[in-house]
This record gives sequence, structure tokens and C-alpha cells, in this order.
Amino acid sequence: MPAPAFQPGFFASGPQVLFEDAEGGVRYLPEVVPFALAARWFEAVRDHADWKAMRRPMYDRVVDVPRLVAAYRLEDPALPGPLADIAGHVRDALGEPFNAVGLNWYRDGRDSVAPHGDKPHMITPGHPIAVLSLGAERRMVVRAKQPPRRSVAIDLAPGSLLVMSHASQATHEHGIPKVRGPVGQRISLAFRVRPPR
DNA sequence: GTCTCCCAATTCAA
DNA sequence: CTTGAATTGGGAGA
Repeated sequence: MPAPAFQPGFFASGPQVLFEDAEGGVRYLPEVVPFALAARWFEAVRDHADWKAMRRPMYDRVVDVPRLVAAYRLEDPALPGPLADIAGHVRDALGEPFNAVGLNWYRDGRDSVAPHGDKPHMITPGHPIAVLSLGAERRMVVRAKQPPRRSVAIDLAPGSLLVMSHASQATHEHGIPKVRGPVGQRISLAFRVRPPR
């Protein structure tokens, strides 16, 4: 007999641990936000954030940074669109005192972010980073910086949270590789506890 | 001001 | 075919 389709956690898997460390490692939490709400948030954030297109020199040419970005301190009284509401949800979901958010808009499969770890000045020891995904699913790759450089891929569904420990930012890199073929638009919101300036 | 680190796209090798 | 290394240069942070 095949497993019954309604068995909880069989098809729609629950929280997933990509790897473990002393601070909780990297965890994927699907369906933290209901699908319909995530869809509304996607449109509102897309339409109201003040997106910036960056350019960067590369050899003898200047190239576009392959995504649009925006960033806010959560104490900003003029947070655009639903950002304050979203921040409240994420804070409540994890019980972390997030005070900053960085947004990335991946417009199609050519948009990406190179593997990287968050810089020490962006985060606070003991506090994780939480990446909320909205819009289309995109694959993230998390890779250890030290040999054997194990890498894990995770498809980030809308409404999910990827929670990465502070320690993991020193030991691992994460990135969104380019993909060929049609891909929908995705917006990520990376919540952090940043040190005061 | 000075130093260090990072990240873009393309090319090339395995 | 796929994956990874190497490459240059400007900007951000310490």
C-alpha cells in the first residue's frame, strides 16, 4: 500500500534542517505565511519599496548588479507598503528582535546573487538571519567554506522562512544561482539584528 | 586617508 | 555538458 496522500509531512514536508551547529544551523520553515497572504505581500512590496538598480565595474565594462535591492531599518516610521506588518509577523514567528531588513528582487532567471556570507557588521552574535520568500520559488545553494565544501540546495517557496544562525555566516556561503528557462519573479526579505550604527 | 575584502561576467580547464 | 577557478576594479567598512 502506498502511503496515504493526506499523511502530514509526507508530500508537504515540515521544517527541514540543512545543517546543524551550536546555534541552530540553517533551517527551512515552509508555510510560515499562508500562500494567499504571501501573494498579496509580494505585489505590495514589489510596488512600494524604493528599489535600487546598482551597477558595478567588471573588467573593462560596467555591468548591472543582477537584481534590484532595497534596505530599511525597522525603526523607520515610514516603512513602505506592508513592511512593518511583515516584520511583525516574522518577529513573532521567531521571537527575534529584528531591526533591519534587506530586500532583493529577482526579476527572472538571469537575476542572481553570488555565494556569500553576511558580513560581521551586518549581524549580531547569537541572533540568526531570517529570509522570507515571496513570489516565485527559487533555488538557494548553501555551501560550507571549508573542505570538503559540502553544498545543499533548497527550493525556497513563497511564504517560507530560511533561518540561518549567526555562526553559519562565518562557516557557510549562500547564493541564488542563475537558472535558464522561464522563472517567475521572486522577492526575498532578509531580516537581521544589526548592531546600532 | 589607508588598508582589506568583496562581488560582478566571461573564459578556460578538468 | 557541467562545474569551478581565475581574473579586474570600485565601493564599503574598519
